[in-house]
Amino acid sequence: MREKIVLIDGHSILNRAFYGVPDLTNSEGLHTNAVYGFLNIMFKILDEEKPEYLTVTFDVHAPTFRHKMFADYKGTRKPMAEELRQQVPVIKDVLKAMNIEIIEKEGLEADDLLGTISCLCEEKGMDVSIISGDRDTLQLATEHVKIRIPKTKQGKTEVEDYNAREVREKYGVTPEEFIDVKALMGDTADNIPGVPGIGEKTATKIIQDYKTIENAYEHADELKPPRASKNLKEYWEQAKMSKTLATIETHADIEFNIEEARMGDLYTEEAHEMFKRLQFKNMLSRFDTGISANDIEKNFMEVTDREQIDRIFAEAEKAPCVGAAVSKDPGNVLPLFAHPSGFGRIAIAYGQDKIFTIPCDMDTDMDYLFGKLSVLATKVKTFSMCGLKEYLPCLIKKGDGKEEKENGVTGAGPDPENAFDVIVAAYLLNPLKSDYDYEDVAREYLGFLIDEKLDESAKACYEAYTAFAAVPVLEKKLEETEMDRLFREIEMPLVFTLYHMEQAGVKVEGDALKAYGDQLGGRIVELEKEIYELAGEEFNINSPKQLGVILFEKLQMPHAKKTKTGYSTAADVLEKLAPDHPIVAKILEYRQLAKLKSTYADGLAVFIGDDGRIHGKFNQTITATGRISSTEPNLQNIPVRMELGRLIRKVFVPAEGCVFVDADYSQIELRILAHCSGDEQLIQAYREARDIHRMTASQVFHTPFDEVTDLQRRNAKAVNFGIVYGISSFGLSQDLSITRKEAAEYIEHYFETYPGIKKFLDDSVAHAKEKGYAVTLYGRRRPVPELKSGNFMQRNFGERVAMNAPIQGSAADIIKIAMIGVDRELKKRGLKSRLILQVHDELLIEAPEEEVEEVRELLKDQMENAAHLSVPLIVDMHTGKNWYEAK
DNA sequence: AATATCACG
DNA sequence: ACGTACGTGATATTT
Repeated sequence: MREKIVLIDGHSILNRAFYGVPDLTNSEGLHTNAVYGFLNIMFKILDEEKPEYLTVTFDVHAPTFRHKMFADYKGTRKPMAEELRQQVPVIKDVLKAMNIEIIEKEGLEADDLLGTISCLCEEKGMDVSIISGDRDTLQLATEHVKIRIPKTKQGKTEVEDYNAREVREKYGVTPEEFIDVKALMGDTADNIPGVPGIGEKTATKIIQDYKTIENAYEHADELKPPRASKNLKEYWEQAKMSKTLATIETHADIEFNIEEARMGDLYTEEAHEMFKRLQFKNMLSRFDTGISANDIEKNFMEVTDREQIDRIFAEAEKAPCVGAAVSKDPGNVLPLFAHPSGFGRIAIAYGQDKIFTIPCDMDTDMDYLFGKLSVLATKVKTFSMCGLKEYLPCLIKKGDGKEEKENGVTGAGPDPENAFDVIVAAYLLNPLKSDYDYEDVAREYLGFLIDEKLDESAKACYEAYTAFAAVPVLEKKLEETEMDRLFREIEMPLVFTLYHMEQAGVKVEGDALKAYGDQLGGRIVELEKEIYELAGEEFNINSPKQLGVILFEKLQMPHAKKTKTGYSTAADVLEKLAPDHPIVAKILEYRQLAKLKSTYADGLAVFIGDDGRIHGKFNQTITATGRISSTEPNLQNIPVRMELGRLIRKVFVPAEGCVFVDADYSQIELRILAHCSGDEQLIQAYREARDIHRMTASQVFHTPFDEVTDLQRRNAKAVNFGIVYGISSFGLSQDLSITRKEAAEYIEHYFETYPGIKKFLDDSVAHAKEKGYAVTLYGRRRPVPELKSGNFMQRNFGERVAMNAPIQGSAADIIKIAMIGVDRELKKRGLKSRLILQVHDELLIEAPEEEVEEVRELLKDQMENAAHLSVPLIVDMHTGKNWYEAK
């Protein structure tokens, strides 16, 4: 039995696939149609031929591609479509992941590689199959070399096969003669001129009669038609050249080791990952993962019978791990009887073939189902959901059965000990994604794709199954990445703390807020009038475009900066222009007031609930660094720096009989920097409770400590901030309005003063470069792919990120620990005080007056002892009857 | 949906 | 020579 090798003409097949397969894109926006089509063709061939060897060849020329099959009539090379170009490295990566040999050699066409390898293999006594979309390769056909040209017909790929015999049958010439035919007829796509006046028919006839162009030339006078005879003589040199061009090299100087091409296991773990990422759903079944979508789906079961439901829950209670899902599906009840939460269906999964969904019904309503679920959640070792916090209101018993309104839930519900949120876990493993859903978790960690068009019943089952099945996978990944403790001890408990905070909300005086807004509105109208007056016309001040025209064209003011779309009218630009024209100051004031009114006065008002409180959301899976984010509304950017804006904090008030206790960390990021860098001077300074900015100024500007001016201190403070952000001379110069040179000098002096800091920042970048991620004190990772970028700017950004992420991220870790501690301690001591806001380095508690002293102590203790660094953590604390006073 | 601006740490 | 500070979210305008 002869051994067999399959040779694939990489670019040719990729090109054919690109035009033959409709545009496909994966969820990352990557075009995948050519890669998909290529692999389809490849798998089809491999399944058919089952070869011992496989090799794919590529041309090296990157920016252009010869459209032989889709020739444009100029015979020139046109640039490869961008969507196709993107996919070239992707297919190469996929092939590499499948351990398939790729051959490319500078200066050699893929045809020549194919010809040479084909020739070598045939000499070794092997059968060769060349897969190409290009008919030029037909000249390589022999008894043992088969040319296979895939055709896409109505979505199906069919392959035309040519051994030497088929070439003769179809073209009437032997494969070798095919070269001579081409030399005469030419090929515009390939820049082969041929002989004018000789087309396919004539060329074939001539070569059939005379076998070679040389022989035909010797008998040129006999040729018919006369045009051919004349032109062959006249263009003989061109014909000879065409033959050279048309001849595929079969003895090129390349290294080819047949063993490298031997087929191994194509379906590697690495390839599996890539196929999942590319979302080639039907190809995933080629990988032996033990599960496929169909296997799972056939186990889905919708249950409505109450006794059966009870039996399922009884069985689930004994399972070590339960995945659950809750869906907005209205279930089987009339909207009138819908549950207040809007949920209408649950699903649970506790085994490969234990996947159930239950729609709510008259008999088994949501109260009943949530009751069962909350009891179940208290009993199992692991209770897993996708986005647990959202469902806790329906799973945790609310109130203590006395004064507060109940939510009908009977069980205690999940707790930080047994709860598992696969979304939070997925976030830790890759915090860079913009959103996380269970479909992504299923695809990335379980290896199956979920059809978007499924009904609610199946979707709920999938979500519950994903919550169930992803637990061991994610646990293993968290251990491998040393984030298992971060997950169990910080992030999961935090889910509950954030839930408590959202439930608590913050009281906002609606009337006072309205009054504040009206006051702003009055002044805004005044300013509008004055601005129109000064501008000499009315325009939309909120439109940077219109404003730019007024300022920089009509009023001829110098435009300092530009944005992508026009002039910049940002505040820092306008501030520099303020002395030039009275309109500028008015515009700045207008902007400030308009912002306050729209975003804060009017914006916050719509979030005040029936209970007079705003229940904003605290998001745990948004930021790249580990911080929490706040939305609907954002309560982490309430004005404080300017007095007028700060006044808005007066409408944030504690409940009747309560006061606010507010605590914020003093310079937590710089303290973390001192700790992480081990810089002796900085550590010493913090231990002695020195004024850090003043000390920095004294040392950087070589001024005695007591003689440091306010300006020097301000500048030093900016330098300290810059260090935390991953300093650059440009950024610092912008911030301080100084030259880059001066900024560079500040930085240089700073690093001379604190060599430990310099070393730490350098080490942080080096670590991130080597490992691909930055890491915090508690093991949180932030990937920094930008460091690998070929783009200078991107890489620069990556370096700043690598310096900033460990610091900002560690600060986030520490305050999270403090929050959990505060929440736990308040509950443990049975206090009524509640943690209600977090603003990155600040916590706000609403405390009954009689608890204030205890709460102050508790809060300070939990925050200052959240971490034990080589420098003390200090908090500043205030109390007051509103947020303005308490800050 | 993208851009510009500005509020916070 | 490049063109920037790190991390967010909401609003209004424009495409």
